Amino acid sequence: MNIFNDFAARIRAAAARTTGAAESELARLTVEPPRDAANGDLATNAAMVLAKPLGRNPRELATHIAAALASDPDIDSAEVAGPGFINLRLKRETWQQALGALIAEGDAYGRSAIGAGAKVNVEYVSANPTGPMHVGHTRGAVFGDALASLLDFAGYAVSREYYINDAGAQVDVLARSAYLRYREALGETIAIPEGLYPGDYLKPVGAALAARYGDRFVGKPESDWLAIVRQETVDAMLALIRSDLDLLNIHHEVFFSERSLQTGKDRVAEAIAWLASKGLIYQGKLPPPKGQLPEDWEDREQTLFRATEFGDDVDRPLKKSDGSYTYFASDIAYHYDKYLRGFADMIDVLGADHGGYVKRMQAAVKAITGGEGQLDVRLCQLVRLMRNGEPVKMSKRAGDFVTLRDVVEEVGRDPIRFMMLYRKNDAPLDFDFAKVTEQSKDNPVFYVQYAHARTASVFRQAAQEIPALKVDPESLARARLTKLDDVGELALIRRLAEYPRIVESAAEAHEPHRVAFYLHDLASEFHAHWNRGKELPQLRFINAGEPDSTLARLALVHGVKLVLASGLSILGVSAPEEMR
RNA sequence: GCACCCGUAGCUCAGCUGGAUAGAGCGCUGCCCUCCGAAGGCAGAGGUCGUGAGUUCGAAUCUCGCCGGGUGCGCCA
Repeated sequence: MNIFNDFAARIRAAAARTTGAAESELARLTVEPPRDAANGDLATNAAMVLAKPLGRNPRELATHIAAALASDPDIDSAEVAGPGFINLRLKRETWQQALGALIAEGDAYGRSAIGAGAKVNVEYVSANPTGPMHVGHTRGAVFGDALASLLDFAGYAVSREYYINDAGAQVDVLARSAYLRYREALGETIAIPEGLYPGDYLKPVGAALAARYGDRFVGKPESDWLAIVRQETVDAMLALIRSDLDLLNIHHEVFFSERSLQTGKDRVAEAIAWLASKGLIYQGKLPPPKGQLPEDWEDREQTLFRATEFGDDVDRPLKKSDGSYTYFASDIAYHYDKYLRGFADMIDVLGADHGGYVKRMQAAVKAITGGEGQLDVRLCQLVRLMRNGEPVKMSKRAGDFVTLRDVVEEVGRDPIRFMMLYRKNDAPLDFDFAKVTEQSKDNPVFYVQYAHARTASVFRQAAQEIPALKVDPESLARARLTKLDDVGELALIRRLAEYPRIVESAAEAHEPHRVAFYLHDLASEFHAHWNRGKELPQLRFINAGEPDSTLARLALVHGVKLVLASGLSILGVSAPEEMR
């Protein structure tokens, strides 16, 4: 049930009847809540959109469409305003029925079918498996997870994926670091040289290797142990990362190994061969970058992908000078694999420092899917950690970087998840340890959760004051909703009615933050109405002498509770029954 | 030098894919608890939407040029 879509259909029908406009033109009209509530409940630009193709005056068109709409039994009035807007005011009963429909739908309210079951692949986190999750990874992790949930709620068939970068030089470095810890576990005194991973988290890995392999690898050349140690260590790091992600309630369905693209069948070669068959691969020299030239620049011929044919700035190399594949080459094969698995829609969530990577990857996806696939890359800006207004200093060299686990343990899952989503992904974000745990309206996490706790509190109170009143969903669905005639109550219903379109627009735009902001607005509307009951006792939800109106108002509170819980669940934030 | 992202109230940010008189929180001023959770609410002050042009019925939103900030720029991932 989406009241905006519902009336959009009616407006299209009315416009088609009165103007004879074509289907394609009708599709462009929109139905929105007007910015100013004084302008009515719904506003449409139908007449203005249709005026041009029909060669008619928008206000004159609007008059005809409005006249046709006025006969709709659910519409109270249809007025022409401004340059040709049609402002609709719905009958009070129409809104009351909308609340009834919401309650009948229950948890499913707000779900959408716009996804139509289409498969979407969301790749996020994909941190190098060389250590525990850093706090810098959390934003992309939370964003990707919430986006996936949002798309799922909007009717897409979503796969959550983690791409394991286990093929580059950094995992060899990791393996050498773990090898030293292995010798340490066997009794040697070791020092971790510059350039290797010094973290203590490799000690248990070394101990496990020692327990499993004894001294078999001691004094042996690297070729004897590197592959084994590497695999064991990467597996251990991945287990570490998964447990870190679990702290945030993030679970991927697919962990895809970059190395697996090259072991056995060379999938990278296959992808490149496919591109070559389309004439998109050639041997050539790349012009050196303008400005400051890299120290070790050497002009050489290399294998290049014609990225420029798909909108990139330069063609991109697929092989390094030692003949191995570039990261980009592997990534093409990976995205090709996604496509072969049925994902034409792909989303990659990356850190903002990967901005330079976007065009080439989109070019690659266009090329490798023959134009059928599309890739959206969402870049998450940096998070600045603050403590009482002061930036938290982190130095990787000193090993005192803040881990994801540190932050979760200090402030908890909900504040992290909500705050990371209470901002557009491409805007920088300050994360203040003190503020996010504060229990006041300054803190949007608390503010929204508090609203939900308040709805629960109303039901607890009702059970005390009117023990005989049945408030199960079935009874609420039978409430006499015509009792809801206060402006504050109707404003709340209107706000609840917006939820489905917020979900749809947020899903289409790949912007979960819209849900977070909507929840804040809804909470605000609810808190405001709550307080009206303080000055005007007749507006309180519970009036022991009037069971009918009490039940109707509890139905409204139930609707607010449902939507708050639903939105919070998309964001992966809990909806507490009470705050302590 | 080139590419991408950003520029909205004193501060931190929204602005529903082009709609009507641009919003919220913080901060500031003044109010509301014998009463469902004041952990909340109400009211007020505060903006040439970086800037100049263009597109059209209509621009914070789209296009181009400047100004300012960030990120990146073959053989890292």
